[in-house]
Amino acid sequence: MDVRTLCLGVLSLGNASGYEIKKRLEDTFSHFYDASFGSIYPALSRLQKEGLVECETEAQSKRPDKKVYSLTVDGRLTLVEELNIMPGRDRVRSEFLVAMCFADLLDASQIAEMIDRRIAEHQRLTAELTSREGRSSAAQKFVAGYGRAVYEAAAAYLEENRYLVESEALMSQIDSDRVGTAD
Amino acid sequence: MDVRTLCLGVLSLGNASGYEIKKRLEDTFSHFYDASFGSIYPALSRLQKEGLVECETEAQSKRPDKKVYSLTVDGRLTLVEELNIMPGRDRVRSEFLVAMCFADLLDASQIAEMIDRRIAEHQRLTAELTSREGRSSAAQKFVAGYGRAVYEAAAAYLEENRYLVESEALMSQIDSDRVGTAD
DNA sequence: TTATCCATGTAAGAAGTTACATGATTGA
DNA sequence: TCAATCATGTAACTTCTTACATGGATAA
Repeated sequence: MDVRTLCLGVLSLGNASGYEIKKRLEDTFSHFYDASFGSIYPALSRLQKEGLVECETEAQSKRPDKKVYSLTVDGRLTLVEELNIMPGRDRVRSEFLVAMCFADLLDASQIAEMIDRRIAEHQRLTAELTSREGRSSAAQKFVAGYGRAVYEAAAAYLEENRYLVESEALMSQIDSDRVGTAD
Repeated sequence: MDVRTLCLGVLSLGNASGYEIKKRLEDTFSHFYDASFGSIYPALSRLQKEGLVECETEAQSKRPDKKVYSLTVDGRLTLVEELNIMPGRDRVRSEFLVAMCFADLLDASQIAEMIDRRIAEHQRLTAELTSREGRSSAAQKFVAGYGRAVYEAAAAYLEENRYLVESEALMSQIDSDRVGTAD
């Protein structure tokens, strides 16, 4: 699964230009997939060459022509094929969790700041997902709900357990623990 | 934050060879960070060139010499500096959630299969985190607990809401909904 | 006997990001 | 006046993965 498939997916929900695809990805998919213009535009060119999308150019005054893409029959088939592949593991890259792993190397105040921000961010994301809930299909509600469930659980966990990494006293205990376990 | 920082982090917990670093990353970090030999070995070479790690070569019979790396003072400082940077957003790439977004293009049975596997996978990961809980520091327990909280919330959500994407009747309703909202 | 563990490393390639080039319009 | 929105595209770069090269020891 790559940007190309994602473009096909967005186009299955309605015709769009590269620019619009980027915006829709930001709105709907940004929680679990990213893509920049630098990957979307080349992806669309290639999809067109392969006959998976078609393109109609709308002339615009004072700005580049808008190229509105639509799925071809082949494109829709390819999309369905791709989606039918059993999804692989999620890939997560979390600088926050890495930092938390090494909490004993940081100031308690710094950790507290990180956790505060993280909780705030989760609340923001939860709210965002909730606000969008009205105007979306059942499938999209399902995915948004999944996101909300995860963000809420994460925020609750952080509130309840932050003392584990914020207490200097505990941290020094860890240091002494580590002498025994480190290799 | 990149593989280099991660190597410094692992080394802060004890000296290790490239091979061992990979194993420890798999054990401890695989839930939120991946790294292959192809990225770890070059990273270590570069860290050594930059004086952030030192290396002692242990001769081994019948296999390549083992190169055991350790943090230098500079390396530890750099690690702390890196960890003090406010962590950016998590990056998540989930083929599963993408597939769920386009649930109406798939068979209900296929979706059910995907969700079954996903729940099973979450349970496996939860169990794995739980089993490892004993032999780890407070910081690591905190992070493992975070993972568990998230996996459990996700699995529970899937069980409770899977009907949203598994009912063919609802899916056709979505199709008619979409006529109004597409584009 | 077949796979997995141990152990390092390189080279080729995939996939994507960032920055640039271009530039009018619109809202704060 | 300053940033954001609209609009496309390319080139250089980063980062990481995969596959290869090498090969004994050990457990199933």
